[in-house]
Amino acid sequence: MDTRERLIESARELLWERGYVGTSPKAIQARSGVGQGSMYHHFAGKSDLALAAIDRSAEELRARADAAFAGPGTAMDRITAYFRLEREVLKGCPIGGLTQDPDVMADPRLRRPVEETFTWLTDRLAELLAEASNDRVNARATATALVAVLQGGYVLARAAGSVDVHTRAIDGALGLLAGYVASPQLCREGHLSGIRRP
Amino acid sequence: MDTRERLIESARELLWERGYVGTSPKAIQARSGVGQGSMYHHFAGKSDLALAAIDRSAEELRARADAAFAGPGTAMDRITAYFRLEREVLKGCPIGGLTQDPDVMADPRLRRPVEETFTWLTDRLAELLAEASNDRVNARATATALVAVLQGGYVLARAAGSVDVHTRAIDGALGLLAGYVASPQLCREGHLSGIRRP
DNA sequence: GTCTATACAACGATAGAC
DNA sequence: GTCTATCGTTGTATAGAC
Repeated sequence: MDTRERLIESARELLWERGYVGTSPKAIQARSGVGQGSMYHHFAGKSDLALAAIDRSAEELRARADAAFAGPGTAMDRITAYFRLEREVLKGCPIGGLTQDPDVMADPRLRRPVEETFTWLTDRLAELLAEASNDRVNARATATALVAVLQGGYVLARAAGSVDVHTRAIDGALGLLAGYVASPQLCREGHLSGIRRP
Repeated sequence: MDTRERLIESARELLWERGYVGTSPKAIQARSGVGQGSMYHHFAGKSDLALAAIDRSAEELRARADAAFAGPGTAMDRITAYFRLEREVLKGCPIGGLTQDPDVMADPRLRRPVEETFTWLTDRLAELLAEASNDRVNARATATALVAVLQGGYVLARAAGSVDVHTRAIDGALGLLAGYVASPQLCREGHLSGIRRP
């Protein structure tokens, strides 16, 4: 692996483990075994290297999701397959975690891949949901809720220090989803009556 | 407001905005208008002050949730009321956001209030769900999924730079939930058949 | 209790030799 | 391309006077 590559991979690991604010150029150099001078030769600075790292992590996430979405079976099978993918739950989501980083959110270049990843993922899931439930109307909101369960699952699992919580969140979501797919109408009526109530 | 109080409140704001790693004692002093010496007189150091701040934020979150849970109407009404509470979505969850902070997760004293808050919230919600659906079996997983939607909603909203995404996630979740409450059996059967499939 | 002074490492980057 | 030296700033305190 060449120097540039090692820097990107080390930066990815550190961004995942400690976030952007918590990661220093020095730490990246130490982990990659690349010297100060080399790093600044290949990248203009911390944020430049971080961008390369974030871009790659985003690409990886998309590729994994795409593989699950393109798998065999019904739309619901493929949604389920995506949710059941193995994840390093206690490390958190390498992309979602960045939303908590003030310096990432403040820099449009760093934030963009994060934003695009979730837009893409939600849209893709909404298509599959529309197919699974024959209900175009609620697909977008339902897809958003599902992606949120995944992201929130990381938060709860890290808080609890236990992978199980993430699993449980997904189980709960898939349970709700099964009812929805069996009868989207029921959810819709129930929801509307709930909205009217207050 | 006395000195100690101002320090805690400033620390709370900064922890919320920039996280623990991103917040320096100096920044807390600047925001609170309290001098270096005073701060170290009232608190042993950064983590000690942060603990006081986190404890208070956790208590506040609980109090708000409790107020919604103790409101009028059916169990489902009270769950809905909790989900419809006003939130500073783009700032993220003052407690959930801390799970992304490596130095908070690494320190048991700082992590504890975060863990306890989510355990408490999930349990409370599970009780209400059991009441609303007459289904004790899935209440825990469903409650976990719901709390995850809330937390993940913050993540997605911050990524998108838009409050709407959080609202949409909640709408999606409440829609799914309405179907579940109307027919818990349907969700359960559907879910089990989904689990069997792969 | 609060202030100022001091300390010493780490941060993020630049300079210039090789 | 990589190395070492250097730089000015901030982080996280401690010391001691008032």
